[in-house]
Amino acid sequence: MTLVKNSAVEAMAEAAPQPVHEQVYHALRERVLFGDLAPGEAVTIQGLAQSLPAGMTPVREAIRRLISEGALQFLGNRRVIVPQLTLADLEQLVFVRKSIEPELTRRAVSAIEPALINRLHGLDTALDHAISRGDVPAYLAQNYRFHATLYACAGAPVLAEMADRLWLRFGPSLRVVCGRFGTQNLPDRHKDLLAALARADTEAAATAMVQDIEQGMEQIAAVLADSP
Amino acid sequence: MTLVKNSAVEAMAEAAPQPVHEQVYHALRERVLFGDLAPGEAVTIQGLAQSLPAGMTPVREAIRRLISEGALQFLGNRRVIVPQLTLADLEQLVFVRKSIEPELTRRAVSAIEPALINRLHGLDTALDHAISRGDVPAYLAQNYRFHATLYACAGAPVLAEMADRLWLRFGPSLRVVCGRFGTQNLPDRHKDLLAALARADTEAAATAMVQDIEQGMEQIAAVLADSP
DNA sequence: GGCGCGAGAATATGATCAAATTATCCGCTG
DNA sequence: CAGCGGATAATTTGATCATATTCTCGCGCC
Repeated sequence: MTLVKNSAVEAMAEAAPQPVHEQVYHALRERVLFGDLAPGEAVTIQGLAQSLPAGMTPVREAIRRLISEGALQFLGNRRVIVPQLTLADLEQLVFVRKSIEPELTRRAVSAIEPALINRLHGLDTALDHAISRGDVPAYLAQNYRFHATLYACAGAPVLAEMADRLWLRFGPSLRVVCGRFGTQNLPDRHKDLLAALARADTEAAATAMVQDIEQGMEQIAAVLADSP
Repeated sequence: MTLVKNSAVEAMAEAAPQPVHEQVYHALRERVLFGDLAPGEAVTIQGLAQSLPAGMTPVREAIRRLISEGALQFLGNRRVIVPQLTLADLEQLVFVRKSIEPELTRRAVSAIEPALINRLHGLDTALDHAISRGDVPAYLAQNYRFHATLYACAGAPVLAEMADRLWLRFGPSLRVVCGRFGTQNLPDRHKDLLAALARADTEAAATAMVQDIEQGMEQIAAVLADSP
């Protein structure tokens, strides 16, 4: 464990800037997004309340919230696990992704700024490095950041939030894909996308996004097809 | 020696099969959907904990869940209100509704059964009665039930759940529309929709749904345009 | 193999602490 | 002397925790 207990510090005037349940939520969220938790893995309140420096109530809230976002699954008998996608789930996720994310891309093109393109370039090269190193967690994190950064600039918070939720759903499965196939032949349509963004070509950008989505989702479908 | 509880058990014969936080969640959810709570109205934990028979923790959980679904809004300074839609929010909601709900309609057509059509007919006549009575809450409830029933038969739980969330967002505003204009000239494309369903005409059903969405959303846009 | 028993985990309560809004008061200024 | 502004007190509400209760599951026993 790399977590350091600093409760003594917290007791001092150094007050928590964010409420505990928010911190727990973000910590858990990242674990789900970047594959620290495997599909099917159980999540217990008391376990987290002891591993993290937090009581049961904040942990409870964070878990509830993630359940309602589809990042965790409530089994009805008081048990909570990381959900295992079915092919039917995945097909619906693909449909919604292809509805929302190209639209976010289009809107981002309209509001594009040079500084944003630079940031995206930086994220993409970091992503390439992660791929060549075979660093799966870094790949997942950079890939997510690339998309999230782009969507945040679309000026459409409702759509961006929905896209975020979709990523929470297939995050754990993406991790499984990488564990199976490695990072070498993962899709990276970001080059096409960046080129289209640079010349403000709305439809080319949307098309590149569709292809990025299709490639990523097909990898997951392939894994799901033979290990249900 | 654990056989103590006897008469008390009988008194609780219809004991809660569902946990309290679930009951609170559903109660609040309906209040939001059907306009018992107005946009901008404040929601307090302790207030609900006393008005409902529940403690603070279950109420807290339910509120957190509704916040994450967009049915309530967290103001950052620990205060929770029923959100007031902006025109920008509404535009994005319309986009997603028009992406998802026609698709749900198409899928429902494929899996349609006579029994379902009968149920939908029943809901629609109940809706007509509510309109002619000017019974706004009943109109809202029946309208929601009509759509929810249709979507539940599409065999696409992920999509149906997303549609449900969208309804939670514009529910309070729909109530305002009815309060302003009454129920008389509200859209009811359900007749076209039912006819298309009866003859399994997929595209006609989807088109009718798009028109139903557009009409309803335009009413909200009209109200939002002059009273923000 | 079915049935009760016990361990462990989730649910729910009330108390306690902290934060924020509201109300009040005092001094200052016109 | 009256009205106003800012600071402080009081109330309301949220956040967290420790604890009690209830439920589920696994294990041994009949």
